Amino acid sequence: MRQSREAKAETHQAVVTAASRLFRERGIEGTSVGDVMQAANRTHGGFYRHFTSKEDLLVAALGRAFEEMVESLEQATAGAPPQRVLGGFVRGYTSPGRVADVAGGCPVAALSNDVLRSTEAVQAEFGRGVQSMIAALAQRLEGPEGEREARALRAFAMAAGAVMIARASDPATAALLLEAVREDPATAMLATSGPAA
Amino acid sequence: MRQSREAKAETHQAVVTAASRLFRERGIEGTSVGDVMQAANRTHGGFYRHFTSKEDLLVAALGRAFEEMVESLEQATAGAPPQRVLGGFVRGYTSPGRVADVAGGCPVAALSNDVLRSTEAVQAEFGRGVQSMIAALAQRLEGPEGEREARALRAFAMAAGAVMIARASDPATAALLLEAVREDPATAMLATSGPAA
DNA sequence: AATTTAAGATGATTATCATCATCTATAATT
DNA sequence: AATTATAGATGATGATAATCATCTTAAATT
Repeated sequence: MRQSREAKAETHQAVVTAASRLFRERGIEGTSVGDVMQAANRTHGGFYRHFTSKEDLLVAALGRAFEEMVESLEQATAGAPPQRVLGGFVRGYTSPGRVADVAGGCPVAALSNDVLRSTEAVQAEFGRGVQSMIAALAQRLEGPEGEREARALRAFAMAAGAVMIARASDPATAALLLEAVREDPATAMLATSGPAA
Repeated sequence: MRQSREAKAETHQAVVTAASRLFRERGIEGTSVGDVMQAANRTHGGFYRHFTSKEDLLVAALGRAFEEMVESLEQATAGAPPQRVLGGFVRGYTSPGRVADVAGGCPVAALSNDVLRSTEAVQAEFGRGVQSMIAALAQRLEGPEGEREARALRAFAMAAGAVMIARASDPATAALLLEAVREDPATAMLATSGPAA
């Protein structure tokens, strides 16, 4: 039964939303087109009216997830003083709730290894998403352009790395890792470009 | 045709070696038992004389990969002065050659997301491996016990995170990320516990 | 030397999956 | 109102995979 334009658009959104969460939760290979359509309350056959392939869906799902991340990043850092932006970001990113929420969390922490084994189109979308997150952070910092970006990249690499490793490890190792990254010295050293001692 | 004890042991090693590389290169789901046995020049049926399941093989393959990493880590940091250990580690870990060599590289950078979706037994082995790498690094540092460990964990999270994200991104984004992490300010701030500014 | 055991090969078995052809009923268009 | 295009459902299709039963043959054991 043919659906109206609006109904189709609604289905499209529902499929992207479901895919975005399922890919993060179960990985790319662990998520079947059928799973996604079922989560979106549709049958699997209609899928190809919306996407040319699973890869096509993945690109859309990644785009959606990154958009959400950038939005929440901008809200979270809105009022913060520049010296506190990266520390605050790291602590938020590595908080217990965020670490536990794989399906609703950062696509970088959930899918980096999967994307490494995916196509160039997917990697391009992923790179775009990473850059948009970095830009959202760097824009809140002080200092010369390139240096702000570099500091944001370092903080992001550390936070995402810690979450990925923690999620893959036993609870004791995970706790050790997350605590180390959330400590004052760790976040304080992100406040300025430099080291010093 | 039955093989001798030595021949069996040889086969076992060959299978673990092949699995260790294939899992890192193609991921857990992307690697079939048949692929592994073929890479080890055996037929797939003999597999279950050596391992009770694919998961069992994965644990063995992870153990092997971590052993190799710790070994090369110990060699690389052998003569270095304590203040240079973490900076040297980060630069080695993020070097172009290492980043390109997924199959022979760090299992953390290659498999964290896959292990997150695996069993507790696999995660326990993974956590053990992470701790052994951290111990190898921390042992070369100066300062109080817990602080040395925390600094090693931060450096490791940043380096592994950078490599994972770089591998998943387009070349331009990857270059940006790796450069930021390899810069002097980044590695200098790992030299001591603290920040300062 | 005879007997037993087991390593590895062959070939099911059962399951899952991406994609597509076809059908049907309704929205869009005329 | 009649016609056409199409969203979504149903049910192939062809491929791949984990695991296991069985067979062969040579190693271990006696």
